[in-house]
Amino acid sequence: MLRTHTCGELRLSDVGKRVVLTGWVSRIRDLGGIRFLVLRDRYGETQLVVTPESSAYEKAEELGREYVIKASGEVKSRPQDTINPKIPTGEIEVYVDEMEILSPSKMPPFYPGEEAKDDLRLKYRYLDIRGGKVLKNLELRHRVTKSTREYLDSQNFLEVETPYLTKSTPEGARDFLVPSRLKKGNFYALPQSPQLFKQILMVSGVDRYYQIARCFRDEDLRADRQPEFTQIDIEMSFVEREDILNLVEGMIKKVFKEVVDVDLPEKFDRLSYEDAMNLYGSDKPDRRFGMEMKDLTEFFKNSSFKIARSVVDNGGFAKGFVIPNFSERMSRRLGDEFSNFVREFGLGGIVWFSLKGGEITSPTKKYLEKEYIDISRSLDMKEGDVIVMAFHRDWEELCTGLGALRIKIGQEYFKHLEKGFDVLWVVDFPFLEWDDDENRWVARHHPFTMPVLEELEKFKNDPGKIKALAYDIIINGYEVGGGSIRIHNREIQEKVFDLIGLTKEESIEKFGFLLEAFEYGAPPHGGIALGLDRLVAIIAGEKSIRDVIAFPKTASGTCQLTGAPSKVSEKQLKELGIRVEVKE
RNA sequence: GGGGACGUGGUGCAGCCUGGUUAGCACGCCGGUCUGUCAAACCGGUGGUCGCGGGUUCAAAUCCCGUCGUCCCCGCCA
Repeated sequence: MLRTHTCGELRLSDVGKRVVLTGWVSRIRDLGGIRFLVLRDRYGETQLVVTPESSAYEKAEELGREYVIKASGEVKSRPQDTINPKIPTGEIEVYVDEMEILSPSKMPPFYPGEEAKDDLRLKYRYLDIRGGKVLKNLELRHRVTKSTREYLDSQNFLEVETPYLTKSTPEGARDFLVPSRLKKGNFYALPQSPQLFKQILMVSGVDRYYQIARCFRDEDLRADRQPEFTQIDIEMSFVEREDILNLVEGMIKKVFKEVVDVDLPEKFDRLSYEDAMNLYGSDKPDRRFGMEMKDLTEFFKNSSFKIARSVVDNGGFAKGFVIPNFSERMSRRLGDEFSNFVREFGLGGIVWFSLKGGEITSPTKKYLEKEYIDISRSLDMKEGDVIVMAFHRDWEELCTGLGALRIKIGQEYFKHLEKGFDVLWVVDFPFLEWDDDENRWVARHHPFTMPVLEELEKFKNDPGKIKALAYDIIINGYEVGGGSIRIHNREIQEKVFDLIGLTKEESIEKFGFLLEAFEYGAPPHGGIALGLDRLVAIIAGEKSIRDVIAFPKTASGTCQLTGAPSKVSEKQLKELGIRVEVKE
């Protein structure tokens, strides 16, 4: 090693030692006679002192910030009044008598830790990582995966790798395709998840499998979605739903305890999908904001307010939630903003009233005063409370729109509630959902999920009512993981393929290998996949998973560092038998 | 596919709504003073075809259209 110590470890007890430090020059404070340098590496910062008597004095003059240097010298305690309490090495400094420039640096577009726009930060990612929060997040991420591996190992899990070059499947997200040179005109797909392989591993008798697996989905990006992302992928044999939930609770509790010393509840709360939607308007509720939604349909059954009345009379619903102590902030203008916001979700708008000086205040008071009085009493509203309400024919859309508004209000006006960790399970998901575009039922989780078998028969003419043995783990409003008990029986699997409109031929062409495997002794099994990027982002308190990934893509899927995706040569295309037509 | 925000010296921002001097501020960078600084301080200086293209106008950073890039959201994401 070129160094004897890192920049984060020297303390008073090291005083008198001769040390060699390496790192980046992060600050230069030249006081004329005496020069102070701050040397930085992954472990911390140490102040170097170069005096005119030092043989390194001339050398220190050449230095610029971000130069990589090696400095030798003696550790000395700092004079009492110059101790820097802000850094762990603040009680000592190293008097340098020998210095070597290992690598100079041009003036960077921005200094590590300095603010810069996202595209610049990504183009010079190494500067952004160096000494910045991303480096801290990568350390955190390492501790999460380490803790996860230790836990799963202790539970007899086997880490098994599965292929990245695999087969394109019809269900789910759009695949990334990789052309085959040996079989021209054919394509591999990068896996959306190792789903089928891990089930095959169960048939193989692996019994307990996990993998920190990269997954690929060619869909549009978001703050919490990248085209490639990492899952903690888990599958176990001979289990029921409860076994998986227990396992994951143990794992998540261990990770939080070890990584951030947070004690999560012994058992995580559970909410049915229906309750989650009704109370929070989301299948991934953030309960920290409170403001649970209430069904208000009955108050509008005989309403003289035509819009509400007609919605309710035609089988629609009214829902709303109370914003506590909000009447001072509420205004007609804000109400309009809320209305516009819920219109993005397909709702017509909102109505609202506040309780101010014991009176109901609302732009719609003249139409709905009676209803408002009844509602305020029934919900036991307090002085200063505001309630927002919406009417809509479709229950799910109504819940979703209001739920989105609830989150928006929470994030904008109740920021102080956004702390700590709200962990829960959402269970009892619908098995299928109707896809208007494709005009067929599609699997809500995935088509290998075990439906509640009695319901499969009972509701075969109303498949939307069938429930699945599926579960999601939600932390702070993010879907951190989801899983299910799987089908392990060819007949049921075929029945499900049939339900989602897959012909026998298609199902054999696409999933024949799975169906066949089920005929050779498939154990009952189930599992889960946890989004590692999201989990780490939540623990790190980051809004975007980009900040916990070393080299993330931009919202348009490009890598600013390398310039990917990019054109390839004619030769490469020819070898693959591919001709590119670019639309002008 | 749709909506919104942003793009101005190396960096972060102001100016734009209401067109009109030399485009302003902070940080950085360069030079100087300075032997206890720690975001060093102080003095002096450097640096911008206002993302790109077109249009309106006597005149465009400013108004209009298009385009590119980044971010957020809807759709999409089993």
